[in-house]
Amino acid sequence: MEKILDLITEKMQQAFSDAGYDPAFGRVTVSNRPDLCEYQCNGALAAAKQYKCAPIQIAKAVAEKLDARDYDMVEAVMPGFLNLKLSGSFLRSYLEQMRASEDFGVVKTGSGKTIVVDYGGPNVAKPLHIGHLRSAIIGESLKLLYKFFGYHAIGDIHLGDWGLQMGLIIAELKRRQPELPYFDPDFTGEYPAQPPFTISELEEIYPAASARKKEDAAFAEQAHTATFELQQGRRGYRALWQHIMNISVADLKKNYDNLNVSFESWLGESDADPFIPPMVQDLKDRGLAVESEGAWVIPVAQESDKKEVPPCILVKSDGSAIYATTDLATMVQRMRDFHPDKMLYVTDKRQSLHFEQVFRAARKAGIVPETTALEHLGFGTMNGKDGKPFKTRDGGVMRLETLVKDMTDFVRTKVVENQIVAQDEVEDTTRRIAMAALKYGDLSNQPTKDYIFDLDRFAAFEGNTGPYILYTIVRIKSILARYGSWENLPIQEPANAFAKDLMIAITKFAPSLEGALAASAPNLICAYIYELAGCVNKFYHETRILGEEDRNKQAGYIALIGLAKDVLEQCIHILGFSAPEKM
RNA sequence: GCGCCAGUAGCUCAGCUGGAUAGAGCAACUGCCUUCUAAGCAGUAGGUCGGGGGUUCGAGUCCCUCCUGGCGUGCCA
Repeated sequence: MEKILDLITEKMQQAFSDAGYDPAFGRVTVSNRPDLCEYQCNGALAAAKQYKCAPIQIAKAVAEKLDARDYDMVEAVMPGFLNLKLSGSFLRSYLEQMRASEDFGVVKTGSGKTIVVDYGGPNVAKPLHIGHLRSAIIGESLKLLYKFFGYHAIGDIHLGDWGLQMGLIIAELKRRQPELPYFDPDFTGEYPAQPPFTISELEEIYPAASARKKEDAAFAEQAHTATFELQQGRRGYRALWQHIMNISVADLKKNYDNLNVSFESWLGESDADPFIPPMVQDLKDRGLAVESEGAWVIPVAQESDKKEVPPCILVKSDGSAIYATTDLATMVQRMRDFHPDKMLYVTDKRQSLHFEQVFRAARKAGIVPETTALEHLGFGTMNGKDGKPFKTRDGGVMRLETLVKDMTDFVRTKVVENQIVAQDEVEDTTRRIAMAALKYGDLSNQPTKDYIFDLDRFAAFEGNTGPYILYTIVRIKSILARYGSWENLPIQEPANAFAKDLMIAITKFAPSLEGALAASAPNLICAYIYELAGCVNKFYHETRILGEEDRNKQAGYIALIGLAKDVLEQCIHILGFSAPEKM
């Protein structure tokens, strides 16, 4: 359904036209002076220049052409603002329509379209750490947002499962347990079904190997060889690799589950590997890849570049592939399997030049047609209170599990203290609140900016936080539960100023989500629900609902807060968390 | 060197294509729980929007310049 701002703008444009002015000046915006009006149009100020007369004259002429039935107030004020207040009946019918529509009347602009969202990007055999948090949270939210607009959205985790890290683990394992059959080139039997390590051993092996590589040149050589042989398909190494994958992926799934993050596609760099040789050959044949300084590259510099854009390296001088190669090969695979209308990459913003190069190369090589959009959302760093990249107390990298546990423990204490939640509900409620605190804390910031992660602040639960949003929802739920059946009560005209503010806030649902989608900015959803929750709490505070004696009036209140609750829950679902019944 | 991003209240951040008195939250101070959950609501105080020019009837927002910080800048991802 049409957005309220568009509706009023159309009426305003008609009024400009009727008054003899260019309708283009009729754009209406949400008021920046809520004490004076709800909506405003500044077009008369701009029009004054063109028509060479006082803006107030234009504003007055236009005001007279507006249909008074739609507004409680139409005012032309100096120097030429047009101020509007909507009528209760207009609002009532708009909200009624919104409630009756599927998904509150949002236009499904993505229906029939496919998008691949590339986020997560964990390396196998390495625990998830804080650096993976933003990608997971922002990526998941954007994926859900696209889904809400009707897209077929495929979240792809894009595992790092094929590089030197795998060779390092194999080499280190060989050093420790050379007797394992995986290392015997003559072994032809069945390899053990059970892996020769656990996930925690694996997590210890990788950093140990990584450290050894730096001081032991011979070991580094072995790791490179192992990587090469693995990629060439050496039987024992492939078997070992499969063990690593099985264990690691199971662990990753568990960790992402804990974050309420899920992926439709668990492909990784290894899956792109088969696409590399034919792709590289094709690019060479067509003369798109050229030899430069011993490597094969695709030049991607453009005339209009302000900076020097280095070529996209396809094959390193030692003959091996590089991450740009993998990303391009992955695009080949995705175009073949999904025919997406868009690919969205959610990674650290430091990779923005890399994606600029890869996108240009993909266009130039015709791997991705112009009809498929490419977007890189580079998010900022999560810093500690000192403004530097977040570290644990002893200076190490904090594991994601630890962070989630810290937050959960803190929340649990609070939940238990409050004594509102039943014993057997404590864990579930705690989890939901912790998730809301963590995710809202992240998502309420602009994704592209660095932000300060402060557990004390996020867990404080006061003001603009996830728990505040949940608390608002829980308060409504509590009333609704006492009231009984409420789903089909009709929306009524606003009974007071608080009700009206709340109603107007609800109508901003569609434009807020559209804005968030267009800008890949979940923070706009957060800003919206913070405003909406504020309106709910003010209304709640000022209006006795269950104690209202006029049953009809009461039904109107209930219908209103019920709709507010549904909208809030829809929004937090897109942000990737959910509300408990009590807290 | 070049390029990108940021600089707004003590702290953390909003501010949509330039529009009326620059907004929240936290921290500080003050009220409101015998009444639907006080994780709430109301209020007070706190700002030369990094500096300086310019465009405009009007600039936190656009242009120029300088300062400060972060990041990137061909074979790591």
